[in-house]
Amino acid sequence: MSEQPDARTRFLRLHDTLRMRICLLDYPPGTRLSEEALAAEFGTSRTPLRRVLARLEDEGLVVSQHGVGTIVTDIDPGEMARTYDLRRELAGLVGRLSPVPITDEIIVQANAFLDQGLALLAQPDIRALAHLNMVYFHFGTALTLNEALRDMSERLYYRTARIWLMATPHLNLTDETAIFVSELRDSLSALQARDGQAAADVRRAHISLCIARMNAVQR
Amino acid sequence: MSEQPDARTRFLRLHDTLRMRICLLDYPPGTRLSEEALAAEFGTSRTPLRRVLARLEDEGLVVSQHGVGTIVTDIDPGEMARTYDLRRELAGLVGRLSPVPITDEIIVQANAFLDQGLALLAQPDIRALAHLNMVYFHFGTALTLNEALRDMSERLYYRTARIWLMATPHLNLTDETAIFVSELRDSLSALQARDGQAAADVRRAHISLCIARMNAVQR
DNA sequence: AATGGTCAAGATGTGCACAAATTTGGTCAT
DNA sequence: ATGACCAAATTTGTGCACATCTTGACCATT
Repeated sequence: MSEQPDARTRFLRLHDTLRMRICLLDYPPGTRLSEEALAAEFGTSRTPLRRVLARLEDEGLVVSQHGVGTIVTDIDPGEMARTYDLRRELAGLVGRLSPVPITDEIIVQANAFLDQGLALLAQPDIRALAHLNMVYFHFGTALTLNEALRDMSERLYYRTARIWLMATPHLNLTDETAIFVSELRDSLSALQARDGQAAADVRRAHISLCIARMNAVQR
Repeated sequence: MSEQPDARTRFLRLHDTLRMRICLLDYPPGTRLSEEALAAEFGTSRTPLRRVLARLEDEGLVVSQHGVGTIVTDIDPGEMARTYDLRRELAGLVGRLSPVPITDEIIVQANAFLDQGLALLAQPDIRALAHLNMVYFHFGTALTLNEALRDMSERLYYRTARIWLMATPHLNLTDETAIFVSELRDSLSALQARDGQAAADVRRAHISLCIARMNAVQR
């Protein structure tokens, strides 16, 4: 029996889909999103779609201008740097504020992430890397029971996810994949030691290094 | 010339108004907000109003249920405690991440806040106290140039503002006012010393103490 | 009297038509 | 040739009617 999802579920799916497209650069900054075209694509009317766009605007991913259109936001380097600063601090807090006990199940999941990372290393693919990074990020925030911390971390993540993806062509894809895999490895080690704070610190360190690499590109 | 505000401005004013009503307990938890009634009150139709309610729902201040209504959220003590934990950490970060230089103008403003606090001490009023606390909170977040940190702090503030207001009847209004005034005094001292980090630490400490007082009430 | 069903009232969700705003292209006067 | 101006096209914003869902009351049946 195929259940007809309710309004809230439809909204969340739509929001997730569009957010993913923006963050994976299917809609690069400056793209004009047509309410009517999107409504047609998803088989709905403009009304529910407009709510999704409104939320994306609240999240800072698009801006709507009367008579002009709804445009994917561009990225201000300075603001993004400051957002990364905050993300780094929040990553550290995940280990301190209401950390979850590290279970075997969590270690199994971390192992699975490492396997997927290694597979990507054998066959690099920037889009798959970005997607894995996204899923892995959610895994990381799930290591705290603090809902507010999770929500804020994810909100900021999606705000900045595009930056790294746009910078990577200027970096080296294989190198970036290797760096990500080493993060996965370090995380796994920390989790195997049942040390959630160490896992959070690994993440914090890698965000710092990511900031440094991107700053190096701009030079 | 009375300018007709554009859609965005109208939206922000409406959102601000409703958020204030919720946080000052004009609409206590459980209140059912009627879209039609609110639309009539503000001289608009349901459509723009629904966008405001949607944003309030994203912020966790109301929930909309199809066929039932839009209801002001109740407060889960555990979640609120964790949210306060995060607020405390963010308050400390305001002093470290992109702090603004402390200007004479800032000190003048801090002095003005202290004056208003003293006036309240002479004539305690819980609602006026809550309002002053709200405005003062914005003053505090303005001490960082990190937009993301400001946004997150304010988002979390409005998420928790009601808790303290609901707890205060069980506390002592004059005591709470005096504590707030002492926070204003401590902040002013820190700012006069041109020490933004100290000002942030004052705030951090007072959030900690506030958590402790509210925990004491629940016993 | 208890219980089950049915229906009506009222709420949010959706679709559509129109209003308002901006851009773009052309046209006309200079 | 150029500049200003206007109109048409396109887009988001708003209002309204209707669809869908929930709740509670009322009534019939057991």
